[in-house]
Amino acid sequence: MAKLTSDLMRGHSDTMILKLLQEQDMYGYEIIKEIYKRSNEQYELKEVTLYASLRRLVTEECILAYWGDESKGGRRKYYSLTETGLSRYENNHADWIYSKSIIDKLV
Amino acid sequence: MAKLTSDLMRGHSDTMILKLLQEQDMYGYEIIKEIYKRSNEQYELKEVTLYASLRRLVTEECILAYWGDESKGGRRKYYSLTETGLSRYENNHADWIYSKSIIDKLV
DNA sequence: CAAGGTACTTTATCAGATATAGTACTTTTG
DNA sequence: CAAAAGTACTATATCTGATAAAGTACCTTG
Repeated sequence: MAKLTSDLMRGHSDTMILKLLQEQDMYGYEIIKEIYKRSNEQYELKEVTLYASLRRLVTEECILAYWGDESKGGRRKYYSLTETGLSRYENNHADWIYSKSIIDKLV
Repeated sequence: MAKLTSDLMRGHSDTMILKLLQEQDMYGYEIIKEIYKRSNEQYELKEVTLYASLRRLVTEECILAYWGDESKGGRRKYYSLTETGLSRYENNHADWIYSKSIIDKLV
């Protein structure tokens, strides 16, 4: 049974997040759920991994964080894409296409 | 310019090595050269990464190591594939195909 | 009210990678 | 012949995106 090892999935969380935020702003937990859904329930980005990635992307000004204005329920931290983030996504995506072609030659 | 980041290439060194050893026994440095060649000089597996990977594969009985019997030149450590190694390759390759399809959905 | 779910955060640890440096031998160059 | 460069392998230290475990705060359900 083939599996998604953390080594093979490593380095992709930023790109996955940036991809989703191109469509609309999302809060953290929602990002996890959407990734799980889009992978046909095959891949679950861990919460710690997600929030670490979000924190790093904020630091690098690829995304902006802001608290939702919910009056009920827990507060949700939303994230939105920046121009820097869009560029980062494009670079990361190009890197993936390129890496994939090289790996395919070698494995 | 797209590049091969270590995070994206991570987790593939074992599989690359096992692939090559299916064709014939090779010594360490030769493996590096062959990978460099087969990637059209796009990817160079670092020596420290290679030997760490080889050591790990030997420990896991995926390959066997033996010294060449050169009478001239430095001694060369050769590696040969085992049945366990062949299975490992097949599992790793299946993991790659599977991972690739999921990543393609998400990035 | 307790259990479970949602949502976010903190700390500690892991392991495949890199950086740096080393040893030993041969070949090439001046 | 010596120095430089190349080939071949090994050792130690560090990095960092990941995971494990645990935490806080609020809502919903039984």
